[in-house]
Amino acid sequence: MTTTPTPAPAPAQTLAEEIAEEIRALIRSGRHNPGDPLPTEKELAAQWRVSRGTARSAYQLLIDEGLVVAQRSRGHFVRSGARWTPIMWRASDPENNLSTDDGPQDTWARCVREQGREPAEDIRIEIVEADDKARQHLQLAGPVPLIVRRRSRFVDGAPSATADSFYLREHVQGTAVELPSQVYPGVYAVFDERGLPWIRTVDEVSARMPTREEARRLGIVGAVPVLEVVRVSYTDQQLPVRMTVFLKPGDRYKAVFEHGGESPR
Amino acid sequence: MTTTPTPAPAPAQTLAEEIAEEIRALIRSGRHNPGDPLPTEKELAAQWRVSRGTARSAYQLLIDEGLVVAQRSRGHFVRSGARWTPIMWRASDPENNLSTDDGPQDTWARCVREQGREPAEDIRIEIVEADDKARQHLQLAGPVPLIVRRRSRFVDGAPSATADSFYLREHVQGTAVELPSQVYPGVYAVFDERGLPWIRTVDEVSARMPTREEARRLGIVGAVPVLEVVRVSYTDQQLPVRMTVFLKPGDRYKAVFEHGGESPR
DNA sequence: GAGTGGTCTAGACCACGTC
DNA sequence: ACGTGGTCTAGACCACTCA
Repeated sequence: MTTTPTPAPAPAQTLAEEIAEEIRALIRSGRHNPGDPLPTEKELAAQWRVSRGTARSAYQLLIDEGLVVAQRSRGHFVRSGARWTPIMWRASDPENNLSTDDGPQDTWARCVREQGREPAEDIRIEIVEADDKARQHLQLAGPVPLIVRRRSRFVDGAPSATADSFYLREHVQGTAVELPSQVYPGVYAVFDERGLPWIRTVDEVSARMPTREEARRLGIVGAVPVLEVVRVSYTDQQLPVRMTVFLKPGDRYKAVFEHGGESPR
Repeated sequence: MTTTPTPAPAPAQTLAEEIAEEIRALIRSGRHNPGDPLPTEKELAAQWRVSRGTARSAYQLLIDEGLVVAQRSRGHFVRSGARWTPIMWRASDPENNLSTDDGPQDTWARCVREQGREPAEDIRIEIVEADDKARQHLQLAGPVPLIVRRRSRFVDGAPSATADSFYLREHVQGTAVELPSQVYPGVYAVFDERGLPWIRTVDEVSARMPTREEARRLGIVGAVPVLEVVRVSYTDQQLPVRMTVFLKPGDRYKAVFEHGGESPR
């Protein structure tokens, strides 16, 4: 294969892009398999008679695409598991579990398990002042302390999603909701008992780039956006009693919403 | 309870991040206003006694965040219009308009107009072979020709979203659906007349980076992801009669899904 | 201790917009 | 003609991993 003698007529392709293109082809064709080590930056620079910075730029392009991962002091590797089937999260399934039959498994855990993978959860409880977002969605006037259940979720042992739920203290004080463990049979049962069952849910869905901290918590590498779902649950009095912020890496999740099914108005 | 293995020993902030942080603060505080020119790379490098590459890296961080835009040969500028209120798209509103009272306005146009902005639409009709995605969602066996209504949507004159609907030829042949103009009172009425009203909708929502072509069509600048909604409409016989792919820039839209409201099962 | 990626430096040339 | 950002070079030091 002859490389072009660089007449550089029209393509306007940079050197780094050209190098990235060749590595991309090697990966897609199967010459490099997931987990395989790739040439070091120095080797790549030598092969292409290019400076290390340019070789680095080429790798950065592939990292942003999610094809390659860099490991400090070890090298660059073809990313494994990059082409996993995304997890379908049936976001519109009702969250009003009352029976203890199927345990404290919420929709997320059920969806993960149904797809033959192993869900796990790490729960932390915090008390925070309501920020703007919480005040708006929970219709609070001033700075009110809220109970937060921060759940870091794992699939097959790897960080996979987060779900942070915000509650008014008066609604959950003295209940299992403010303990860092699973709630049996579910948080809905606690609210139902207190005469505050929610009957309506509004989800605001957006796509954005994660902050650095979020990327760390979600195990995101490369330029992968997150799907953010802000869910507010209302009682029949239109009282918002819970706000949950779900974060899912865009390359590993799809959210499924089903509607209609009832007769058209 | 296992605590995190990395308790964040030190911020380990790079020089470029430090510079970016200061510029970010200047923008947020209003010292730099949208459209304002920022220091040239050379100036920034001199101010911070840093190489031009490092100053460049700082700007690149802000560009990725969508706070700054670079214009070749001109300089860097505070991005304008970056802080527009996102358009709330009530994605779970029913699409079964039968009356001609409110015209051919679908949910998207209504949402845009309610928020005091001006929607417009550009419609192209194509006939394509069903690709994998279409075959899967429309439950097709082989390569079937499909009628596609490609709609490029504009808000206040600027490219803002796309919505491409795929139909079986046998369902829409000879109807207004295969003409590149608005359908009165709506596509639902056509299907209703033919005995194929849809009663159920399933949306698959994902977040991803746009392709180059999509970014162009949506007027996306910077590292902004898109919200993709693949909507399939089913008749009461569970027959999928339409697939629509919605693309919305993540920085300009939120999708709102409402569920529950009926009694819990 | 050798080698790696992460960061930074101080130069250079280019295409392009503005003056 | 000049200044800008976009790209590239050839070095350097560091923290870290691995043998």
